[in-house]
Amino acid sequence: MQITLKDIARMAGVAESTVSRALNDKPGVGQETKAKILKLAQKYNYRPNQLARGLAVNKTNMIAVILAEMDSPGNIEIVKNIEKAAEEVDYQIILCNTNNDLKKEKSYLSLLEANQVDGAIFIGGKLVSSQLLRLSFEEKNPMVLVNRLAEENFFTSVLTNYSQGIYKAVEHLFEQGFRKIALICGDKDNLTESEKINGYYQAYTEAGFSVNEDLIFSTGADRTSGYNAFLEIMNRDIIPDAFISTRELTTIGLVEAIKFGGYFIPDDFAVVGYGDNILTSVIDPPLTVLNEPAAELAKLSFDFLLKLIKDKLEGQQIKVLTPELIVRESSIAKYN
Amino acid sequence: MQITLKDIARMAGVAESTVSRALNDKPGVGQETKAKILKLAQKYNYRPNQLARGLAVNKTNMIAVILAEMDSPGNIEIVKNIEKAAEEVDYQIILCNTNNDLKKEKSYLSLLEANQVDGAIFIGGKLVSSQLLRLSFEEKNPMVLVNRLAEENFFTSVLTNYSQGIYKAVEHLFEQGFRKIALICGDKDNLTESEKINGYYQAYTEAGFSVNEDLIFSTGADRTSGYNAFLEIMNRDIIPDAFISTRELTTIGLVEAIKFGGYFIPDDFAVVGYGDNILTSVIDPPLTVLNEPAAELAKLSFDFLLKLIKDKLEGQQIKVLTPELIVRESSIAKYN
DNA sequence: GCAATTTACGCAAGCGCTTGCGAAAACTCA
DNA sequence: TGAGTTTTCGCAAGCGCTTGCGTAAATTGC
Repeated sequence: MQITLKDIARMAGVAESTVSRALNDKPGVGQETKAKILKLAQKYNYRPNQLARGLAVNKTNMIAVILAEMDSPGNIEIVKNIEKAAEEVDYQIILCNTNNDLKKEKSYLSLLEANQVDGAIFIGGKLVSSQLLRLSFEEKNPMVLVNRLAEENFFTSVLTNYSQGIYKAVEHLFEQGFRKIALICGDKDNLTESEKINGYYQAYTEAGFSVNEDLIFSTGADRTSGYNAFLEIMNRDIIPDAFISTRELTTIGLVEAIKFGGYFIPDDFAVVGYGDNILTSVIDPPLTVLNEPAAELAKLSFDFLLKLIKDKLEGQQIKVLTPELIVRESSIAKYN
Repeated sequence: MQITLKDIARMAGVAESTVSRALNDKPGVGQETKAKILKLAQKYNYRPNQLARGLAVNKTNMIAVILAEMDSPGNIEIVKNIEKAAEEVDYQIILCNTNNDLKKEKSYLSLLEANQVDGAIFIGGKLVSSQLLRLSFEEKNPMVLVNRLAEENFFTSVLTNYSQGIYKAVEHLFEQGFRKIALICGDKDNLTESEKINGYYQAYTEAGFSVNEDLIFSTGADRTSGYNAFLEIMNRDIIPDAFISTRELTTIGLVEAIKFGGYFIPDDFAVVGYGDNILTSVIDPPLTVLNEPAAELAKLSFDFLLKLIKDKLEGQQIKVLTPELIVRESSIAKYN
């Protein structure tokens, strides 16, 4: 049996309330009584039952981090940094993986409704906002969205400006002399993905070029999709001189396919990938990538959430961060 | 304000106990009453407060996963799989990163003592068991250790047989004709690491060779350590013809250093790395690696924990898994 | 149609903690 | 020294849920 507040109170010969106050550094308890209580608590290794405490004060010091996919190193990076931020203010994070499954997302959402967590951070995913709406607005549950676009976005969010990222990438490739840039992205109806396509169009348009739609390839987000994308694109009428892959795993698949096809990067094809992970920097040649500022995304989102929890956030906040273009060899034209 | 049991009870015109029983599918409540209650709960989107519930039944359906380091892809892989297993039986996992900090580990341990979680899984780390002893034994807190060796191990654990892994690797390299195999591992006083060294010795001995200690290099677990290890080893008297790197990140650093030095794998040096992540399979040449069965480690440890929680585990259980040797080009002798 | 079961439900205590309020004790200060 | 102030502490309710026990109602069997 665990030792409880009551036990300490009995042993100290005081009321439970006094013990509670002493332990929580609240005023209204004398020096000696406090000392005695603390000593006892120490001696018996007393740990307040957080459930009881949470129930009483309606606060758990836990937040849910709800991931759309755990396979993305970038997402993991964000989680790591949230954990770090949380730890500093003594918050625990509970990790949820929805696997892009709407049902699971909803079910995890009930952590919030069930008062098990003080707030939640959603990372990625494509649930339309209306699903979450009811809860957030009617029940005022603290939550913030990371890298998730919603049609009607009244959520506090911190986003990566994919559009601008792709824009940068295209611009860079233009500078290197590439003109036929294939874009490997996700499904067009996905807001995040259409953003990317926008950036692509914008870059082409502003440079005075026109877009060949055959160069835009929508596919899944996994490795195989990236691999197959290359094969398919090579079957089209127009052969690209460069690739932009907009997801982490597709980038890997793409590179594999190119190499397996006996082509060389950047000699045959320039490549701009996504995500600065162990792979992209070590692979041969080192990959130029767009990289989202995971640490910053994490920090900002956690800060927002904390403020929401403490009721200190005025109105909806949206912060948009620009991914960084890390230029390495894979996108440098040979004779430039 | 959240809607509560009491609210439902009032609206249904029954006692709280009845509502509770109805919602939890317990016997003792009539068909119609039950239906009425369920409908109301549905209508008002009632979610039982898990804190209150937990307090009442002394169970939270949450477990802590306490990671020594979040930078290891292998560890992340284990976490992912634990999450998966947990999700299936409706358990939540709360993620803790100790960063190999003993203080933090202790503090996270108090999640157990504070009844916030039903159990904990420790992944990696080098805390000597005596630190945890008191809690586990005196308080009978369910916990299982993954990949953590302890001097006096009375904990239920699931371990990777590093010794045998290294043995396999050396054996394989022998078969390929390599004889001067450098071993890059961690500090010798670390149990896990000395295991590896044992495997190395054993392989050499059984093959009838003697070990040159200059080929054993103890260093940190990060990328830079791997990088520098190569440089240092090249400065020693004996130049190896092969490398075994026993941690994920050092493997990457090692490969970088070799390539940066202008050497070729496996022509100049054969390499056996650790961890089958995106990198090792895509890099050029594809890396031969030792890989721990993350999914299995996860599944087993979670199952053990679940049984411990349900008081269904008889005695201490220890399961030892052997890492798989995935042979790729990096360790294949050119003219073999 | 009546005793004996069985079923359906309410009562109330309890999980371990917090907190507002009131009272007793300990201080002021003239 | 005594009225007023401050400090220290206990009482008890409450957080939202579960559960053992008791009883009234419905059901059974003969």
